[in-house]
Amino acid sequence: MDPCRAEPAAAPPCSDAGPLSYAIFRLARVHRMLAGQLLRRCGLHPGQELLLMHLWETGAQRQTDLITVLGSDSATMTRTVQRLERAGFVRRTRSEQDRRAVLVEPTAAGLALRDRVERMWEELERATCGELTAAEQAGALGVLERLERNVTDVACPLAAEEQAIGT
Amino acid sequence: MDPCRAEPAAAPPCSDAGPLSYAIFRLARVHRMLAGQLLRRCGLHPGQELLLMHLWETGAQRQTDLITVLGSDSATMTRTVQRLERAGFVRRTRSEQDRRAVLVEPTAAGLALRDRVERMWEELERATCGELTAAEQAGALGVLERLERNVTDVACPLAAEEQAIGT
DNA sequence: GTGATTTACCTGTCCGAACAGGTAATTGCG
DNA sequence: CGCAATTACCTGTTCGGACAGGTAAATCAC
Repeated sequence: MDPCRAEPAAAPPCSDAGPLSYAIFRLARVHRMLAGQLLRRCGLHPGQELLLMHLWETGAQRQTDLITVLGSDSATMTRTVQRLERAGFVRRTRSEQDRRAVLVEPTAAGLALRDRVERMWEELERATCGELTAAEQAGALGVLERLERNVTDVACPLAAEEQAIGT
Repeated sequence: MDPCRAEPAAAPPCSDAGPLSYAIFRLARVHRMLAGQLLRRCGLHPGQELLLMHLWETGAQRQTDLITVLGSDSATMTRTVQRLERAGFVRRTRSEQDRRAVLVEPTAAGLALRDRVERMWEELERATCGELTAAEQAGALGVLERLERNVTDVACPLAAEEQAIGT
């Protein structure tokens, strides 16, 4: 991948068919790539830092709660936590109250990452904002949230409908 | 995954550390999910439709050119094309001029998808725009492109620097 | 023309994301 | 109490995306 190259000479047809959709796709790709570059220096992969940031704030959490807060998938959560455990950043213990549940908790090594990750997250945000004024940043945030609401309003009834079929 | 649920009661810490970055992440996720739902009806996965749309416009292409236009990765392109070939939507032939190169070309089944995919892409764009006026859509597009430029301006020097180290 | 380099593609590996399906532990209803 | 349903988690598989490394073909330099 190399979005650093200038725009392709011939813009792909999707830029005509759905300019906003295509712009979202492009922005997300390059943003994720930058996040990945910055996170690599901490030995993390994109996504893992969100989990750790939440654990730093709240302490031990059940996987189910992590899934809810991070809007993740149960299978993804299982494996992400397993990898962070293997990397030594997280510890898992069986809950005593509910022996189905697993409590996830940062280790000393995980806590030690906090400063670096937070600085990195700030750097990512600084890059994203660029030269935007505070007012422009607020406006951009409003646009992103508006678009998210638009898409969500369509995606969720659609998802519910699909699930109803499977029932 | 279920971003259809209301916002988690406690917003994750990243929404404070980097509101724009977090908003981009969320928007991209739900947008990609909607695209995936719509594409499934065509028997495609997100990403494959971009490749097909380009082939419909231009006809046979070398993989290298597809990588450039779509901003993809050579390994990803190899496997995406292989899957589309296995699905019967694409045909691969060795170039005569340059026997290293592979020409990718839509089959009849691939061409037959065109209408459905284009309608679906329109639906995706309609959902994304929601009730936005034309002027608001143009404004949103400007914001997305501005953010992309901001991120790109930081990500690319950084990528170049990393590559220089490897040299 | 021969050898080094570049180009085009393939494979292996790892990661996040999503879906399907399975197993224990818990809960709730009769 | 006992059985069904739910919940919490795990595993398998497939996909896109990224990185490292490898092979064959073409190109360039001498």
